[in-house]
Amino acid sequence: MAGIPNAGSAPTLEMVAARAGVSRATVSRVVNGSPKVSPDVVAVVQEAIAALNYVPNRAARSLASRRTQAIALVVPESTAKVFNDPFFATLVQGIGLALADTEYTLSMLIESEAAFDKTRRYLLGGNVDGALVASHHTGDHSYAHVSRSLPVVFGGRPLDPGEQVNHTVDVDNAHGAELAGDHLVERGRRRIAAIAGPQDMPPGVDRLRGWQRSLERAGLAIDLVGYGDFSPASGAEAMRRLLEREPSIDGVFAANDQMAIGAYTAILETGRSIPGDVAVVGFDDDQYAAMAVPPLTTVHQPSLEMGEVMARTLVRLIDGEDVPATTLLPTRLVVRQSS
Amino acid sequence: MAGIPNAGSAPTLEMVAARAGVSRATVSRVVNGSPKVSPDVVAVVQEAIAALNYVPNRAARSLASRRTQAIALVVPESTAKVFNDPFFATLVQGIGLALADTEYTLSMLIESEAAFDKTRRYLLGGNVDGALVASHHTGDHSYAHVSRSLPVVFGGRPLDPGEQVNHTVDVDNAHGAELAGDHLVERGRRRIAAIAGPQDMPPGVDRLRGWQRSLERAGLAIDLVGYGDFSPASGAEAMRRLLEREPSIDGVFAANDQMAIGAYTAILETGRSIPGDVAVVGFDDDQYAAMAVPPLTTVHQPSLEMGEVMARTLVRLIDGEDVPATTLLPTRLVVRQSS
DNA sequence: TTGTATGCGTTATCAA
DNA sequence: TTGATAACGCATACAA
Repeated sequence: MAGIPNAGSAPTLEMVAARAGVSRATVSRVVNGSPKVSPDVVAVVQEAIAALNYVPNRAARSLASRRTQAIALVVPESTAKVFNDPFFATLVQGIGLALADTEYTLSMLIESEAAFDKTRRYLLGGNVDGALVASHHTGDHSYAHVSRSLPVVFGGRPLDPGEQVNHTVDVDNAHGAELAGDHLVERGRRRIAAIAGPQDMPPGVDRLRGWQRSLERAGLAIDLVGYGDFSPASGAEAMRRLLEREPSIDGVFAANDQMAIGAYTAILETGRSIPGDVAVVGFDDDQYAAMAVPPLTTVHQPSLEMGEVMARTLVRLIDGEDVPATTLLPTRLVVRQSS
Repeated sequence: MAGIPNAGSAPTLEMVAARAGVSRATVSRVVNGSPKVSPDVVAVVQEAIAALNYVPNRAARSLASRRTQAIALVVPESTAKVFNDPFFATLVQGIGLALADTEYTLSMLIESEAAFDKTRRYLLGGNVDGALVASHHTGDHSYAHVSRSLPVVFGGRPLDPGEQVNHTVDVDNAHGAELAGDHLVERGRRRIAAIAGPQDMPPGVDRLRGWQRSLERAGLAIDLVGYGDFSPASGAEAMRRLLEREPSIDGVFAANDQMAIGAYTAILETGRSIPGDVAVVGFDDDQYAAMAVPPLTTVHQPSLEMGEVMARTLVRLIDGEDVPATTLLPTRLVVRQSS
């Protein structure tokens, strides 16, 4: 079976073994850091490895060991918005950070409409030991299905609270929005509007609900609600309509910073000042919030930490540890000059 | 060797073969769309595949066929800046778009300082059929080395023009900056400053050079140069220093939009108006450029197209086709209200 | 502590 | 057109 070592292509375990004068098994043990190999043999083998510039073949290793040392990050949303969202960028960063401590590598699956089956096949084809699903919204019950045969951690809760998805990591959206509402109330604002996100996305729903709770507690009306899709342009448009409908608006909570920046445009267009005439509070604390003119008061979302927690949770899941089904990360208000 | 089909875990070729009453070889042919299989056999096999919900194991397939159907995207920069850069986000989008038409999947390697060897091992360990290296700057001669044993396409030229890297796709940075300079000159500006990017990054160098060429051609001084790191904060800081040094500045070219937005802050702080007192031109045409107040005149960089071209180039390279060593993508000026 | 032998799930090379 | 059977490169139970 052994045959002649293939001299042409990439070095194999076999070639290292031949050069070191030991068996393939021993080389394998050294490569995998087995404790039961005598020091001198380890030295000889490592020298051979270095000399040949040997790198283990992952496919072979994965086939034999039944693990891949890779995890997938699935982004089931139409790419454009997702990638232009600083939140997502930071999330990926956190994931990368957490994974840097491990031997896992990240495989990114960009989910376009047509490629759903491609992704599913990839996940089920033994390419990864587990998957991270970011931005979990309406359509993807399909991935809940995948989670039955593969460890999966979802970022964000499922849209339907009744739907028990095994493992999720989420940010406390509702509470953050309440903080925003409370802050505007404390600042003496009375006609407080909201620019909500899509109501088919959990953060869209939760942030609107938090705002409502806060205003109701203060005895204020919750009739001033506009909707956007989390983009700056949609925020501007929603704000324009709100101001037309109710010129006396003196405060507004936008469900994310990008829409808040859009609202800035609409408010300034009408000659109103920020925060003099209208106080603005956003959500996310993305990098543009602090740079806006005036700097935006917003709810800080721990997106970096969320990425880290998601990755660590998945790794523990893969290792067979017991992890909580749901992790909720705290949010906090960052007061700047727009309120 | 055959043994009893493993009923517990994922379905294998073997199990499909048993159910369809054919050999493994035939099932393999059907899965791979071989033309030399009789239609009725194809039908039976496909039914068995569907019934068992069979998905080929990628590791085994890769081991046997010596290809992985995966390509890596290497991001060799400290993650924070890269991920907050809209340019990068769009680049990834373009790559995803181009790959959606193919059977390739994307593996993302986030390069932290310490993990360099991990990345190298991954690339050389037979995990991918080729690699895309984004944001190619100083340190990574290492990847030029990798490109000798694996098809690699670099985004952006190497820092040292003399260093012949096999395949690169780049944007015409110098020409874009010239367009920006020419535009400011045409608008009658005479004291035109530049906020340059890091001079250890090719775009930083090329964009500054383009601005210089334009001003020299117009007979203007090129003494007003500040430097930033492509972040909004650094743009603001550079602008503050420039205005202190030379209060008569009436135009500024920033090497990217984020620094231009930072410059807005610094300019407005001093009570100056845009473009009345100071005209501003950026570079990139990212999504915030159009939303800025006033909307930012900028040089459009085809980042989406760049991603697509990089991906397509790599695929062709993997297929053994002949592709040009360098592809240069055109830039164009987008005039808005800041100039 | 080390080596032998077998299997991981496919593809590919032969024959039939 | 189909079927045996040998790789593919490594891990691991079992023997020594």
